[in-house]
Amino acid sequence: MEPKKETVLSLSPIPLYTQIKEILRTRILDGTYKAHEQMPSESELTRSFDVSRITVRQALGDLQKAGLIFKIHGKGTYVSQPKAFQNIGKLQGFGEAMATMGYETFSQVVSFKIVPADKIVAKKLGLDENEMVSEIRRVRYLNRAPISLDVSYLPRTVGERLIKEDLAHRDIFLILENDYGYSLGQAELQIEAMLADESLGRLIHLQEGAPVLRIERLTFTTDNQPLDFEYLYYRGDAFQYRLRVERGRI
Amino acid sequence: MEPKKETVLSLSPIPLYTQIKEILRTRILDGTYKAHEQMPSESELTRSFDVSRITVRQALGDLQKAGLIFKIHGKGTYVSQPKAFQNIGKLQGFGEAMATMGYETFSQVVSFKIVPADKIVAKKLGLDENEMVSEIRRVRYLNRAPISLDVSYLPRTVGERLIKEDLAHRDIFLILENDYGYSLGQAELQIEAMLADESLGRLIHLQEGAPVLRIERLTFTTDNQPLDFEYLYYRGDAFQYRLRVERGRI
DNA sequence: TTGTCCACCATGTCATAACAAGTAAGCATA
DNA sequence: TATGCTTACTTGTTATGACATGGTGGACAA
Repeated sequence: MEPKKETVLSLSPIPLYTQIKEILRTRILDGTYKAHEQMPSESELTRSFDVSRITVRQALGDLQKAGLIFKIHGKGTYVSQPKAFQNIGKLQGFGEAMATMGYETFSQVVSFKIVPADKIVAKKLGLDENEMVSEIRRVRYLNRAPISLDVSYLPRTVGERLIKEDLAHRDIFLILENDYGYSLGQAELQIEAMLADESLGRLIHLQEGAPVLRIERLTFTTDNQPLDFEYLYYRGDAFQYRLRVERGRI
Repeated sequence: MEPKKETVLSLSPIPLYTQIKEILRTRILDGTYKAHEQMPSESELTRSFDVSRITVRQALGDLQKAGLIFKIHGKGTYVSQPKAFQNIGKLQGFGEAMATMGYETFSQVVSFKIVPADKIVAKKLGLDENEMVSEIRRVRYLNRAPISLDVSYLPRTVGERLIKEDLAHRDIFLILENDYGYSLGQAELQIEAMLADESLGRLIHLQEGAPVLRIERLTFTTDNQPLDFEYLYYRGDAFQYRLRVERGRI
């Protein structure tokens, strides 16, 4: 079958490969070429658009980069499955995971202090160094066994207000949202493994040198103001941090 | 000034543009070409590597895709500023994530076996116990230092196909998506801390008893079929798992 | 019937060549 | 001086052609 010269490309300053790319993209999106179907081969496209192979390859290469098609060496070029374009990572953390499994949790406030922000805290919360912030230390218990130490840094006034709440049974995030009217958005997490030192071991009942999961979490409001910076130290032997992430569009 | 023919490219099956790309990447990462400095022009590279311009352009194009360099029409090619901290929260393979930050990584395949699925693997991948699956063990290197051991379980046929690929330099996720046409969706992660045992310590150069981040990752296609189940053991001292999540629950 | 080999078609790599177009600097002219 | 032109770079686009390599199926032999 002779592939007919179907499409007239314009002589405009728009490069040929761009024009071809757009035509092919349209055909993929409108279903002319369906997912997992084979596209016309490079030589077919070369003939039907009356351009050189290098031009066709540049168009196809761009579409491949964009994730619309994929190639298999020796077989051909195929249309990709369309991807959902969302990049949400939903975090399922301590309370939720434990509650769904029917466990009982509570927190014990170990200390509350107003301290000058050190370099890291200041940078994370967007404050000046040595500006005063609230530091809340809590030990979390699962079925009466200590499982983590949470060290939270918040703006001074927010912390002073929080410390009067029932932090033993209520979640800080829920208080911030439901009682104080903050709207929480994204959080940045950094997770690493370390060994327990003596003081941490005493608080969460671990031997010195036992493995600990250390999480730094900076939580932002929906308008991207940093609000809460925490260090979370989880017993490595008794806890798994579980989350579900999505793959974004390329 | 006459650009001298400096580097001898090998005749190996590795494409010329790949070799050139790696050489240039190394020079960028080791500071031979510094950020915001102009790279040698295409014609200079053409002469010094003694290849055609199309080959040089393919190498430069790949580096540009990876974000290491940028071009200005009519002026030249420049080294990008290394990105400080970025994105994440998306599902990314290790190599993919590191590459976007301009780090040099490669993997060494330690073993490839066809093994019967144990209870956990079978359950995660939705197979029957003792059904045969592919097990790929890789040690990943960041800037030439070992940083993690990855143990991947995949359906037998997928693994047999994968093992023929250039796993040393390519990310499995990208192969699955771009070459095989899988569309990856969500992943479930479980993260915990543990201590290195002797054999793990040997592989990633750690003392026995050093802290290790252990991640279980089950990756699904967009139509929710489990495809890849991995155990990732990261050196606790050298790596932080960083991600950005949306408001979840504590 | 089964297995091997080869032709054919697919994409991958690479060379040579030409012209287009953006940038910048130097030089000539108004 | 200021303007504009020439020139010599740069990257961008495109053509033609060649050979390498992977995948597949049919021809053919055992």
